[in-house]
Amino acid sequence: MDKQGHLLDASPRPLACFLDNHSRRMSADDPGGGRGRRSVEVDFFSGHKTSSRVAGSPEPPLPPPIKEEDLTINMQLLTQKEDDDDDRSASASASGSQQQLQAELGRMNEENQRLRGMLAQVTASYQALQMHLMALMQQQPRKQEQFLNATTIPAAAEQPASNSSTEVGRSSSKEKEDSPDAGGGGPSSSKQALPWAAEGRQLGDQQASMRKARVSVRARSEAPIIADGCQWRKYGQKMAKGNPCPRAYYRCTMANACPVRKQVQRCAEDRSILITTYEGTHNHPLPPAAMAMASTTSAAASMLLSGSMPSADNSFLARAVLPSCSSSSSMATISASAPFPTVTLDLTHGPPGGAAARPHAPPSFHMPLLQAPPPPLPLYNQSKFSGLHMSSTASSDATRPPIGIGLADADTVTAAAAAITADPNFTVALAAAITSIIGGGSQQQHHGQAAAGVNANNNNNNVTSSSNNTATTNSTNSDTQ
DNA sequence: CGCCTTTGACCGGCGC
DNA sequence: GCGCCGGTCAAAGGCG
Repeated sequence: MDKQGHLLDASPRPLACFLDNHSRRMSADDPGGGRGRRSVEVDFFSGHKTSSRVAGSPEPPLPPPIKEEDLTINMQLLTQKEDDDDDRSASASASGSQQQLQAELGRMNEENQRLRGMLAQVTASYQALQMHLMALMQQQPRKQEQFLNATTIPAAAEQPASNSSTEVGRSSSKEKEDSPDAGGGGPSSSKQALPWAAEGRQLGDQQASMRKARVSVRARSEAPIIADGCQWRKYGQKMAKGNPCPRAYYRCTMANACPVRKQVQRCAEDRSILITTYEGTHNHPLPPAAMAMASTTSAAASMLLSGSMPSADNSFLARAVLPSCSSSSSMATISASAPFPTVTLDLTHGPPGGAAARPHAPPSFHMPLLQAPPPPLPLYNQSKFSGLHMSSTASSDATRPPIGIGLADADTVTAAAAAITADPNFTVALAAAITSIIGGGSQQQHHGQAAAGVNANNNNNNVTSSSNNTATTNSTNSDTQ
C-alpha cells in the first residue's frame, strides 16, 4: 500500500525527481568497497559506485541539472531571437520597435502561462488515469486471489515477509513447499530448497507451475553480471545445451534461507546480450537498490501467473513500462514453450550502435525504452540515482515545485527526456514501479516493508562477482567474452 | 581466517 | 533401463 502510494506519489513529477536525484547522486561517489574482488558488472540500480567501472575510463562529465530558470531563459532567448528579426524590419521606428518588443514579450509570457496550465492539466489527467489504472489492476488480482483461496489453503499471502518467499506461489497448498523459507538452509536442507527443479514437476498442478514462474531479463551488456542490488553467491556453472556460453547459477546471500536464485547466461546469438533469469522471492527486507529488480521480477511473474497480462498482447508490459515504446517491438514477452512460465523483459532493443558506438563508455545497458535521438547530454552510465531512489526520495521532494518542462522548447524537453531515459536505472526502476502497481500482489508487503525500513543509503549491496566472470572462468569455453 | 569462485561429481526428471 | 540434461553440491583453492 505504501509502496503504491510511493510510486504514485512520485509519478507526477518524474523529470523533476530524476533530474534532481541524479544531479545529487552523481556527486556522491561512494568508493564502494566491501571485501571481495573488483568485478566488472553492470550497475543496474545502485546509486553508489560499483566495481564495474573500468579502470582508465573516467566518468563522463556530469551534466548540469536542468533548472526551471534555464528553461525559461531558453524561451526568452528564443523570444529575443525572434525579436531580432522583427527589429530589422522595424528599424525605421525605434520607439515603435521597443513597444513591439514588449508586446511580443507579453504575448510570449501569456503563452507561457497557457502552456503551464496545459501542463498542469496533463499532469492531473495523468494522475487520474494512473489511479484508475491502479484501481482496475487491483481488482483483477483480488479476483484471482479469491479463486485461489477457494481452491487452496492460503499459505503465505498474509504472512510476514519471512514467509513470503514464494514468488507468486502465495497460494501454495502444500506446507512442505514452504520448507525453503522456514528451513534453516545450509547444505543439509539445500536439496529440499529446490522448488523449481525437484518438486515442481511432481506437483503438476497449477500451483506448481506458478511456483516455478521465472522472470528473465535480457539486457545488452558487456559486463558479466547485473548489479541488481542484492548479494549473490555463485554456486555452480554449467554448459547449457545449444549455447556455447556457460550458464552460471547464483543464489541470494542476503539472508540465510533466501530461496531466490538467478541464472546468468549470455545469449548464443548475440553475446553482447546478457540473460538473467530470476526465480523466487526474497524472504528478507531488501535494500532500495534491490527492490527495483525484485519488484520487477515478482510483479512480472505475478502478472503473468495471475493472468493479468493479456495473452494476446505480450508487449503489454512494455507498454506499461513506457507508452512511448508501444510502437517498438515487444519488450515483455511470455515464453509459452519454456518448461516454466517465463516473463522475459527484453531491454536489448536499444538505439543502434550500442556499446560499440561509445567505446569509451563503461559497461552499461542500452535501454530501448525511449525512441528518441541520442541525448546531447553525456550518457549517465554509472549514474548515481536509481529508480529506487525515486520511490525513496519522492516524499522528501514532494514539496519541490515541478520543473518547468512546459516552459522549455521541444528540443530541450526531448534532450532531457532522452538523457533521463537513457539511464538504465530510470527505465528499469520505472518498469519496476509500474509492474508493481499493476501486479499489486502480495510481494508488495515485504517490498514495501523494505522500502520503509531502508532508505537510500545503500552502499554495499552490489552483486559480488569475481573478475573472472561466468563466461571466462570456464576453461572449456574459449569463445566467450 | 573467512568468504568467495571454480569445477567435477552427483541427483532427479525426462525421453527413447 | 539407459543416456541426456538441468540444477545443485561440496571439496579445493584463491584472495584480501
